[in-house]
Amino acid sequence: MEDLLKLEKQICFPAYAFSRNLTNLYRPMLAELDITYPQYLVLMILWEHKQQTVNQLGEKLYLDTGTLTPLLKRLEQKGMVNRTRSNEDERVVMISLTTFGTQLKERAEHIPMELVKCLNISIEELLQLKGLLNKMLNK
Amino acid sequence: MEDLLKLEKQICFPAYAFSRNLTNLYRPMLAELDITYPQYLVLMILWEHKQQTVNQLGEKLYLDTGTLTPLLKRLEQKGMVNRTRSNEDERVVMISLTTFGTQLKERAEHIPMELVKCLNISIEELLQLKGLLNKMLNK
DNA sequence: AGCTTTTAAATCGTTCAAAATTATATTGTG
DNA sequence: CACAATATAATTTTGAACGATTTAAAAGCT
Repeated sequence: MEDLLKLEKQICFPAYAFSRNLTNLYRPMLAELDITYPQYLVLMILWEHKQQTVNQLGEKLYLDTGTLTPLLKRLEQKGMVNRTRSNEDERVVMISLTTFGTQLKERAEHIPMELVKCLNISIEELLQLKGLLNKMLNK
Repeated sequence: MEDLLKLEKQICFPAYAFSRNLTNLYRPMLAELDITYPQYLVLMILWEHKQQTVNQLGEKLYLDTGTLTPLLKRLEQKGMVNRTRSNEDERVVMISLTTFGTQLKERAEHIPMELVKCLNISIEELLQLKGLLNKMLNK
């Protein structure tokens, strides 16, 4: 019981701190591409799926339009994505990559490897962590 | 190699999403106390240590004064903490609990238990997660 | 003592996050 | 067809986060 109480501090704060620490590890690499971590997540989805509605992005990232709309406008201003309203459904805004946005993929290719290196723990532990995080998110 | 690349997506995004998910779990409980998760973290430290400088809080939470100063001012406005400049060293601002801030501890006592319940995974897995997160943060 | 450096906090600008509200378009039902 | 209900996105507001700069006090150095 007492132990359960301690677990809150020992899990929730470390999870919160680790998440911030992760985006701090990404920051210098992503700064070279002039993007932030959430912007990188959006681009990764577009590199794979070409075109997405704002809502589809939100579902994949668990983010709502209050976060995505301004973020996407910043990506548009930097010439990385297009925001065009769908013809079939005037409510929907389609997000797609510009040529520049597509080209960024190559310049980002080294990042996953570098980041995993920064984490500096064994593959077994990484796999364990992956499993636990997935289990948590499927609740 | 190829697997290592996938691990980035399978760990970094889930860690980021899990952290946001956690603060979303806290939100309704903390809203009853009129505080946010980072404010709760500050109060937890003060419930244990009575008095802390802004810097000491920052070291424990890995936050800098750019984040803490406005956060502490909000706690001050809500009458939960006092901010007083030290006499020995005029640069230092001491943060301490008001009577109200001290009383909040009791109203927060049920939170850790409820939150661990929300997580809804076994104690073995919680301990495993705790171990992995600690390992990550000690880098 | 006077000057420089280090330290503590505050301030500023930019971005992210989520709730609440608004605006508009589509759908469903009479 | 008209009108209410619903869905979608944008907007607004509040509160983090973080880098960079600034201000002021303290400490160290010559």
